[in-house]
Amino acid sequence: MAEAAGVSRTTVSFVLNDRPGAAISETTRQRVLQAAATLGYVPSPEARALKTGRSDIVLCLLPDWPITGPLGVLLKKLSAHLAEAGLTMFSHQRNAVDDLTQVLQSTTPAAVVAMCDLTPAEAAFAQQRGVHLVAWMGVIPGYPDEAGLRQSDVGRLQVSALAGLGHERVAYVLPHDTDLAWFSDPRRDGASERAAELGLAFEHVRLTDDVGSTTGLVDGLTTSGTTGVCAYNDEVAFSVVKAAQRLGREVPRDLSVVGVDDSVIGRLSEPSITTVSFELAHEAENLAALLAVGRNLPARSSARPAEVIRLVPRASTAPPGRA
Amino acid sequence: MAEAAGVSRTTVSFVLNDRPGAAISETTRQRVLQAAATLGYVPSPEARALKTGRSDIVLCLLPDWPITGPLGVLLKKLSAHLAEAGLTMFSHQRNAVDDLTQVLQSTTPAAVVAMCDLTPAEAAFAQQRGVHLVAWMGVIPGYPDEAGLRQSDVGRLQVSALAGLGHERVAYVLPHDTDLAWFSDPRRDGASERAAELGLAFEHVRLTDDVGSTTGLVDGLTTSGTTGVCAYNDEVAFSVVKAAQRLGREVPRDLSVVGVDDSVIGRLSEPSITTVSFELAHEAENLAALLAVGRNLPARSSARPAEVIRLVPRASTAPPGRA
DNA sequence: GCTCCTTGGTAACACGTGTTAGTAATACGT
DNA sequence: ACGTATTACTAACACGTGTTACCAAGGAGC
Repeated sequence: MAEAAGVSRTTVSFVLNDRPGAAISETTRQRVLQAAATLGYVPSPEARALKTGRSDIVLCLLPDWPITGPLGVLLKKLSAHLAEAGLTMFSHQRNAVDDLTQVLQSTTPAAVVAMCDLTPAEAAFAQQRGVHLVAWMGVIPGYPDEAGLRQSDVGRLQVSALAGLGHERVAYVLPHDTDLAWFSDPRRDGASERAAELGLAFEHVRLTDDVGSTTGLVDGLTTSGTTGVCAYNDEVAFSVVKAAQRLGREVPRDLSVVGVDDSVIGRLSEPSITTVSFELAHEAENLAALLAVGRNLPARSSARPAEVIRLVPRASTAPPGRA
Repeated sequence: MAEAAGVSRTTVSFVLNDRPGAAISETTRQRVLQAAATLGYVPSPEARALKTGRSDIVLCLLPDWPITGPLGVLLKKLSAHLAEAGLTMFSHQRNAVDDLTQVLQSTTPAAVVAMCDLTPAEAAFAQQRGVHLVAWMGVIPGYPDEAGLRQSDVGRLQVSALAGLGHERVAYVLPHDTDLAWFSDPRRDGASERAAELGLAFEHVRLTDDVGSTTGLVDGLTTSGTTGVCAYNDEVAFSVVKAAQRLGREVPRDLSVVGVDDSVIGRLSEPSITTVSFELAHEAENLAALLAVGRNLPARSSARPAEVIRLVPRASTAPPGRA
């Protein structure tokens, strides 16, 4: 394109990249910019990536499940922050067919943020390709977890909330959908740990495909003396509440329920459902800064928020047996 | 890498790409594959893309909102299908900062499927770069809509369902979240059109941020004689049902409600909520075939399903006034 | 006038691949 | 024995960019 502007290709490169040490007269500079504008010229991303060794892409590796709730919002914000730094964010949902090794044969991103666990082979492959790896909610062998948030902490907070009200027998209710196992299992394990620390009785059950069977499951829990239930999310919490009500039990008098996500369904439920809310607004900034190292991005927000998860007390929890 | 296998680079390229017209002895072929395996060699995606003019990426351009429900499932399936064809699917949520023009400066994908509307400038830019554009649920100036699904059809189906039961005054209830406008407006407009065709009275209201105000909105609807409500989705439908019940109205006797998405909340609601379900399983195949033209993908599924949306009758709808 | 330094710019290499054209060796037909 | 066809392979170019090394012109210092 430069040739059409009466100047060498090198000069164009210098102008467009604002090369620090280069000496370009203002007139030439303007001529180049003018020509680029009229021709609609943009550099080839592949050639640039080939030469520099990495592209402008930040790959967001997600677990194999539909994105919704607070995490969806985080992705949106992260994408916007990265765009300001000149980086383009792509998402890629984890998939049975192609792992990170396969994906990296389609592009060489500037960075990969792992929101799901990576195998040592995947990590090694990315490292060999010179790809910047960031573990955020996902575990990468040999890398520190950059997330202020562990799924197990969610479970721990739920149990702590119930324990604070005096409950001594608690249970965790998992969703039917096994796609969610990657999220639900750590939450349950965190809850289990916390219950053990506090000396509470703990058990867990998983919902089945059949909606009607939830009633039986909840009946089993209450008859065994459980007074507090941690649900995987507000949707599961809602179905537990419904089942308890079908059984003639009253929430929270006979059974306290804690959900996760602070979603509309929990707010509209009767009684409204105590839940765990995510405060991910600052995390998006932090992550962006972490990914765009060496880019012109506003400095990483000074302090990490002490807690990225927060309990939202509502009507579905109370001391056991209307103490 | 080839040099380490005692063979020329060209031969490596021929072997790894299974070049049709090439003559390679079996021993050499094995030697190359062996060397590639031991060295862990994979071709540079950028160099390949630079040479061939396009990469293995299928970019999925999404509207600016969190993905959930049936569309999330579709994306997952599409990604798997494309992976089988050797293509890697990335998603990119529409963003205020970077439009398609910006994105295409980070990579040159094999194809872009537009699930949101594109400006003429964006379409022209993609065309100039030789990117295969497919309009699926999104409008691209000058391109045919490949989706068997229009959002307006959802609204039309909802109104038709209510009309079939004898309702003569219907209303559309939109969600508060304006991020969803891209989806909700076409649904409302389709409903409006259908109502006009059938000679029904039609109006629409939008929920506000304040959950409590929903009661007032629903009260207004019923006092004005509305007997049937089409909700943007099951969540909105649920909140309408709750509001009606708070007002002492009975569903479906005093008010029929139709949602969208066939989600858990609608199934668990009392009464359960009549909804519109999406059958997108075949669409994923069709889309994949459309995107992977010239690739070794199983042929496009023979027949298009007649209907990709389907009404699921449940307890929240009945003839008006318990006819 | 000669050398040295700064300003403004360019020629040429390298990135790693796909592809075309070409070469050496062997087989085949007569 | 000679021309032709086939097999097996390779040299060399091109893709579009970033970057290093180099060159020309003009002024400053002596």
